[in-house]
Amino acid sequence: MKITTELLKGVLEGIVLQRISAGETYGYEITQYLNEHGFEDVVEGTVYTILMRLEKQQLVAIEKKKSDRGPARKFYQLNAAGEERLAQFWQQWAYVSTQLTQLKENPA
Amino acid sequence: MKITTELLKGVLEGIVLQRISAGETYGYEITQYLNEHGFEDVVEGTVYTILMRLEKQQLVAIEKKKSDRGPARKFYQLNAAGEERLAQFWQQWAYVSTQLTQLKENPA
DNA sequence: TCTCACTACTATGTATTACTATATAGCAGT
DNA sequence: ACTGCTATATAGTAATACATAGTAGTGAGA
Repeated sequence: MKITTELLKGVLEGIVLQRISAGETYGYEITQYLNEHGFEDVVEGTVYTILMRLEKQQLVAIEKKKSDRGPARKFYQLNAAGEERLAQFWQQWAYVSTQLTQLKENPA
Repeated sequence: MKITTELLKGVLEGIVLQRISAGETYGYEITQYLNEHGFEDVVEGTVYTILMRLEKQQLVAIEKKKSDRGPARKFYQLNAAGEERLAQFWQQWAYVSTQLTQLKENPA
């Protein structure tokens, strides 16, 4: 399904955080995961910008590891601040989601 | 609850469409409704930009009516294209919402 | 009459963010 | 050498929520 760009804003960062939280991973893998799990149109460039942003905000720890195929991978792990950000994201998502459901079902 | 700006992108337009769909209304009223229903921090300027955008994209019909208190109000109504856009929004929202829930509960 | 509060819309500028497009680089197979 | 797959990086663009300020009309109270 084609999703409006604007609906993804904020959401994508949350998804990336969640993926990293689920286990050490890197940009290319995250992109593939997204493409296979309902977000077909998300491209590599988008994921890398998000990762760079997380790094800049010091929410992740980074480790470079050699790959058997292609250039070295940058593995990401959430630090304490990253976990907190992720928790915040889910809270906010739940809140917005609840409000929207109410709005739709009870327009009064 | 304080919601990250980015999480609101795309969502706010959907909410405004839904409000108009629920019955002829105008900018000031929509703003107040939002402020009283979980989106305290949304300001008038934001709502009016959305309304102008909807008008530009020809998703709404407009009628000016005198008010008993203050200047004339611009009442908005959805036309066919607007109703379709609203339906699309809910579809996309449901989709993203489903994917996110799966992602959270089943990280595999 | 003047001021204030409330209502209502308009306009400008800014920050954030997803996307496009492109570049770089390593390795395998032909 | 060439192609294809893996993997990261980055400059540029468009969309959008927000902050802020301005304009205006109405009615109430001093």
